[in-house]
Amino acid sequence: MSREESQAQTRERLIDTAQQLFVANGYGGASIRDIANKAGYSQGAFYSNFASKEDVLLELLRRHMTAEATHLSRVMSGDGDDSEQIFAELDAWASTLNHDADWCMLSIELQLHANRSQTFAVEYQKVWDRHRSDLGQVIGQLFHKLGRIPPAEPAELAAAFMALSHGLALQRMSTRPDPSGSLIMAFLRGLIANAEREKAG
Amino acid sequence: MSREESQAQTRERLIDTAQQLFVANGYGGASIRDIANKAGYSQGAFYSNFASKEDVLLELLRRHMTAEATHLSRVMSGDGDDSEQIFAELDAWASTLNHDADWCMLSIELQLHANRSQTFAVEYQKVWDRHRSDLGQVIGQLFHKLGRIPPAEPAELAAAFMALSHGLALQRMSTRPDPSGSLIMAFLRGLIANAEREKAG
Amino acid sequence: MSREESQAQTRERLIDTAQQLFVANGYGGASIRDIANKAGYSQGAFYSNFASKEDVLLELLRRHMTAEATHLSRVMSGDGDDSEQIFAELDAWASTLNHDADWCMLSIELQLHANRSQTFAVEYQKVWDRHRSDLGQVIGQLFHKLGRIPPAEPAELAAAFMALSHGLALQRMSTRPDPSGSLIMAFLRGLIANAEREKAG
Amino acid sequence: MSREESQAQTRERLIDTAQQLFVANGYGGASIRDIANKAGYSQGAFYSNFASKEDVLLELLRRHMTAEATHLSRVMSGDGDDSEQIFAELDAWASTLNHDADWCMLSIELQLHANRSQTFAVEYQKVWDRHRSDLGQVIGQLFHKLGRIPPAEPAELAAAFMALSHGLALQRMSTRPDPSGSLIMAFLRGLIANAEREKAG
DNA sequence: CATGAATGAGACTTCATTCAT
DNA sequence: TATGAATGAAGTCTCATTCAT
Repeated sequence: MSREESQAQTRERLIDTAQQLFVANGYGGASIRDIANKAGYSQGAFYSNFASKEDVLLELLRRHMTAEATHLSRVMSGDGDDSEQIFAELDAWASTLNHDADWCMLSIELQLHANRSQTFAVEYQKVWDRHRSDLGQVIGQLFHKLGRIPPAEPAELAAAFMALSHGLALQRMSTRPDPSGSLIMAFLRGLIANAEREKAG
Repeated sequence: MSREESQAQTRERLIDTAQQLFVANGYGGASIRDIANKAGYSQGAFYSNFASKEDVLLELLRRHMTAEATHLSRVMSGDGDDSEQIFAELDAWASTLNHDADWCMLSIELQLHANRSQTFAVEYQKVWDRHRSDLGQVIGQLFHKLGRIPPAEPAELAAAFMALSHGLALQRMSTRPDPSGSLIMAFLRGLIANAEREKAG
Repeated sequence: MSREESQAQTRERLIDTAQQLFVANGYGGASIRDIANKAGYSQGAFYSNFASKEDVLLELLRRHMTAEATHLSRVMSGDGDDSEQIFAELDAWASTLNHDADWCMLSIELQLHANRSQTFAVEYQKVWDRHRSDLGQVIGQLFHKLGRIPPAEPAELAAAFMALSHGLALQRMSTRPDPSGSLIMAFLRGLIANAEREKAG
Repeated sequence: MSREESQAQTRERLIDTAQQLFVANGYGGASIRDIANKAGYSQGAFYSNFASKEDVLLELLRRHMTAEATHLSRVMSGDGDDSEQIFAELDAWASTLNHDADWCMLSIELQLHANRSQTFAVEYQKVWDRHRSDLGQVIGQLFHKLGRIPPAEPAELAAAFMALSHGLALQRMSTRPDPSGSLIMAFLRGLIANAEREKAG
């Protein structure tokens, strides 16, 4: 294995392990010693790859961002105007949320840490605003395709859906898995059913 | 002040301060020294009143439970069958959620700690199940009064609303306050509007 | 032993040990782990008594100050005008310097740390200025009693004598002990012999 | 640039940077990473040029030695017997001391490290003894030219002047620059004025 | 009941040094 | 020669908890 590949592997393993432990024990509860050891390296190796503990969290934030952007662009790519087709796509999306409790827990850790670290908050806010407005656009399009007026700012609805998804992830850790995906869809369908119709123009 | 009153006061102040710091810094981020000092006592005083750090959290859990039960019983006490009156009561409830970000954050800390401590999880589960089923009952009643069939188990809907409320609280810490109460109501109204009607019996 | 005495003893032992290790290994080279262990306590005990590593150094600075003030007041108390008596007192003083290489090395560590820590420098400057002017006064009086005019500001001469004493201490650590006390007196006598006479008034 | 020149340049830059950082932060406070980075190289480059951290210090010691020898030989080269001419040369020498606080601080670091490292002490002792005796010779000659008997072993007087110069450098770091050169001369003049005359032979 | 000094474990981080490239 | 990732030891400091007073 070339040197660069080897380095990349080290970094990758540390990031993966960090994510696992942040999810399992929280940001504060995961120690660098544990991360490094579980990944099979020394603590020094960690600091060769990251400036600080917060720095890995930032890296995870970046990946989170990228992954969600990919997710969303896939959802937004559907061109059909048929309402059933749209709902089918959303169903697919919601059910992935269901399988991604880890991402959700990570999201919660990111949010909690942003509440406590000034330096981190700055980076976090960028990602958050971006994602909120992206998801808001999807929701806006959805309502429009179905000829309905959203009952609130699309971005706010987006935030609410993320909140719902995070809150459910929090519950899922401690209790039996529940059908968060289908719950989210139920909320969404209800929202739409209750929405005023656009004026035919 | 009698000796008993004095003791009770000590305990009370420690609990209050603990809550503040758990909310602000998280369970792991709040140290017993800080809690005791901020409350105006020594660390020893803390251990005269609580067996361990987790023990205060348990006390907070009990209060949380009591407070929410009170909350709910007030909501459930409305006897009117008029749908607008029911929604008015729910509105009142939802808007208190809005003003209670601290309770929500505490709830999140409780949930997080339950995910990590076996001993705590046991106690937590009791409270959680109780509250979930109570709130489920309210929701079930609500649908029934309005002649609708809930789109999922009432208890699951209850969990979803709590999830939503917690997720929104998490967001509220770091970003500008948003109208969580009204968002929750929008979801609820949508759910109802979309629900199948009960068969007239 | 009463509790207070016990605490005072702990503190005292930590301070003494810290001084020994600062002198032997330098401020940077003496670890808190070593200080605590050598004194027979845990690291935590150190932090129960001092806010930080720098804090012990400050305590040592305070003691240094007190010790030197005592020293000087003893030298200044001599009222005799007889030049031989005065020189005898100075001889006594200079020879104590000779036996106090530890204090001198500590003084050097204090000076070095003041060069590197902003917070420490502030405290150090106070002590330094005070001592410099006190010793300057002694030197001024000496010249006056002998009817001579000092060849430079007395405070500057004082600083020079301290510099000489510190520099000699630095040498003494690595090489065989040499008669610093007598050297200092040789310099002083020379300075006086070469000084212009005061105008007879 | 040829390869050899390039290597020499690397080495030179590392040595210069090491000196700067040793003076500024002390031997213990200067890290190899910082030295290498500030010089524009990697840590590996450092270890391609020096066997260890102590090794650079040894190299600095060698340069120190050479520089001081040059210095002294210049002072000793004056053949004049005229006392004013001799003092003029000494004045020139003393005033360079004044401008060379960096060399003095380095000298202090060398001395401190010699106190702590057995291996380094051996090398240091050689340099020190050599320099001490060289400067002693200058001082002996000076007294002789002026027809005076030194009040102590010339080598000891030499050590005392170095001590004075180092002690003053230590002070100069933290306080305002003071006229060390002129102070040193004042001491020297005093010493001479007070010295017994040689018997006319 | 309340105090707070002391403990022992463990947190994050830095460092001199090694070694495959 | 020069690189810099990786090591392992050691650094300062914090914490939940205990216990003599």
